[in-house]
Amino acid sequence: MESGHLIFDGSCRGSMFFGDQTFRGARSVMTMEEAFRKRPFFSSPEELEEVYYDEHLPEKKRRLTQEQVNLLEKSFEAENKLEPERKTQLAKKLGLQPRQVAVWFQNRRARWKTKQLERDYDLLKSSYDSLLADHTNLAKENEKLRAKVVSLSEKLQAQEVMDQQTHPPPEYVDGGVHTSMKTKDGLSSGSGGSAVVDEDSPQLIDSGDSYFPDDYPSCMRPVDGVQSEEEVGSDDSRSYFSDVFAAPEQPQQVEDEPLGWWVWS
DNA sequence: TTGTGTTTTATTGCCTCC
DNA sequence: GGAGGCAATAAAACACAA
Repeated sequence: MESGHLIFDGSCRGSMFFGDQTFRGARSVMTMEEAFRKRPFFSSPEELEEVYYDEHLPEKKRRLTQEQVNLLEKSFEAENKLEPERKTQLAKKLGLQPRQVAVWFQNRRARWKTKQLERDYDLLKSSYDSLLADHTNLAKENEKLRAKVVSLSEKLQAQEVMDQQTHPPPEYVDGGVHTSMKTKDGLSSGSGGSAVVDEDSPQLIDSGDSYFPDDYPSCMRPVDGVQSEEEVGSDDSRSYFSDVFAAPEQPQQVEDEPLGWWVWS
């Protein structure tokens, strides 16, 4: 260990390499020749000057020369981890402390990692951008198709309405007739359809004039028929009245529910 | 010349492995 | 427990615009 030069070796950590008072105090002024003898690796005057400056003023943090960096880079490319033997060899070759070589590799690995992260980020970003463009295009396409579906649905509905107007369902056409018949039936069965009403108001039965023509033979008066109607009407009297009273309100239901217009509730 | 941002060298503390 | 790696950080060196 040279006095004032090797404060620590590769295995020693925590010692100050530059700026340490003990180190400074141990320093001795070095001639250019001494510097050259210590570092035969450098041949150019500029490098020698740097070495001299480095050795002469060790408290100043000096950057490595281009040759040193080149060799370190080559070594790093070959293997980015530093075994102790290689570290020692490199340090000897470069005229550096093994610790300096180790530190350089450590910092170089950190730089490589940062660059690698940037590359990965760029890769991911371009991939993301590509996916985003695809997604945007698909969303536009989807929107177009949705608009088409809405348009076609509206056309289909309009066509169905037209079809219903030009060719109404048979039950709807008969509806008017049926309704009037029902009204007639309603009158007959409404007065006579309810057995309770008939029993409670025999006058109505007696005044069946309204139902049977006056000129009908009394023998022809269909008392049984009325009774049968009453019996029949009693079963569906409620639905009948509901038909009569609900009928005017049904058309809306017809429009809304094509199948529901005949389903009386 | 100087202020400021970036790069490089080195240290420190923590962690893992043997 | 020592050696070595890594992340965070300090500080010197450097680049560059105003």
